[in-house]
Amino acid sequence: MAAKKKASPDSGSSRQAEKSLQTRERTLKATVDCVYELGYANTSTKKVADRANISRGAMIHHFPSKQALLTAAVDYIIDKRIEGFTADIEKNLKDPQARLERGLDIYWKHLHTRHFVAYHELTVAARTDKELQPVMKKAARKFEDRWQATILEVFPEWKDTGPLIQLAMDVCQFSFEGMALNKLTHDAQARQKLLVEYIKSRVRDMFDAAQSGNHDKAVAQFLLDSK
Amino acid sequence: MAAKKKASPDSGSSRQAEKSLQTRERTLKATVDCVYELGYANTSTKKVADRANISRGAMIHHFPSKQALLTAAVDYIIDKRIEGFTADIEKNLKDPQARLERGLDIYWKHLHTRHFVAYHELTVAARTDKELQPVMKKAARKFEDRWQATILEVFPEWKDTGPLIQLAMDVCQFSFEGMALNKLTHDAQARQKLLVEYIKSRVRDMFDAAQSGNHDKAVAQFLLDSK
DNA sequence: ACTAAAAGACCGGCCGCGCTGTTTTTTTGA
DNA sequence: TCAAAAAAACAGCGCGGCCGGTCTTTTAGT
Repeated sequence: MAAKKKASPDSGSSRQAEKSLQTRERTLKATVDCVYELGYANTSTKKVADRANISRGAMIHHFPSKQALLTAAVDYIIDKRIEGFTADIEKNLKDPQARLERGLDIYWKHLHTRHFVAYHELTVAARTDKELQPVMKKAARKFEDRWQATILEVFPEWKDTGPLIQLAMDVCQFSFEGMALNKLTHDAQARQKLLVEYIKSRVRDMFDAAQSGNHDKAVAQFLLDSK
Repeated sequence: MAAKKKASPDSGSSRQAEKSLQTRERTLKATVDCVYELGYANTSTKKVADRANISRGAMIHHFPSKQALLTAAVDYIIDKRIEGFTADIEKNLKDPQARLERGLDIYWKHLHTRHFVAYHELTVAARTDKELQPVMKKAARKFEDRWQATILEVFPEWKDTGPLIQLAMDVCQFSFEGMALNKLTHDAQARQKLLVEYIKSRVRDMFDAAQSGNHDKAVAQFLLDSK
């Protein structure tokens, strides 16, 4: 809605449109950089404009308000997150086990990306920002959909494995994220490595269970005391 | 260092000192409320003073700068977090299993406390705030120490169980926190409940393994493919 | 094909606001 | 009476939003 202005009929050919798009891109990149390096609280429109090497006036021309800028930035970040992940992932690994292993490593690495950190910063800000809240909510939904699609593309064998896949994804997503976020202030490398391995192992369990059919029973098995 | 001003020689006897202490407490409480409700970015000294029903002048008298206020608030929050948890926990549950169950529930509940949310908000802010960073780092260390002591007090049988206890604590802490933080924008109750149960189950496993001796082997068992 | 008009990109500065920290004045308790 | 505590007034600064104006590109009329 606010993402593209008029969407000029001729697509990308005119020089103006191209220049405009370049400026836009530069501004959004600068926004991510600012949020990542300065934090949400210290990101001002002037600093973004300076970093993008454009005047504040020009910036206002493209993004009439800070709100509009951030909204556009959120979409931009989502694209970059998905894009970055799919670029790193190796889809053509034959062994599903190895693919899983690599996938988890890559996701863990992804959580240190400036795009993820910026996204998180905006998420936190959205909690107390009435304007940003619906934007982030919508973005989160969009991201999750695209994310799940990406995962199923990489792990086609996970299709139709019932609730187990969701559980597995949640387990590694939340624990990794929790770890990554705590790491931002407090570093304990050894414990982190151990935990990553542990989670890997658990996901592997679920993966194995999912392949042996009877998914509901498999879920129950993980919830009840395994004794 | 910046936490207490002069630490008046007479301890709490004079009416003035008592009133001063009350004002202090009220101010810190108001700070937590503001950070919780408005977010770090929108918390200003004036808003805190208004909420505490004191003048800005009076506040500055107690906390000469915003920095000093936040530093004191961090300590205050840590105290409240520990305090709140130990108040809710039921130490006299005979069955270790039941105690564990309750403990995890209580920790999960604790993550929705305003004290935890405010703490997290400050943690995020500290990433890009040079002044706040050392404060939070120190605070994190202090909190972790006190936290571990509290845990061992509640679960004395976990003493001397080697690296397993650390792993178990990390697993539930990080995954719960990751979940709680994501929940702030994105709610999916069913998945959350499932995941909490799953983690409970895993911690139970580790607990059982820890009691059967040979801890290193037990750790290895969880990391290698369990097949 | 040529030019006049319209649209778009960009610039720099101004304004009001809220913020933090300082200083001055008033109140209050010993 | 006098110093500590509280209140109030003040000053400087950065912020976001807005505006008038310039230059470039595109469109349209002939």
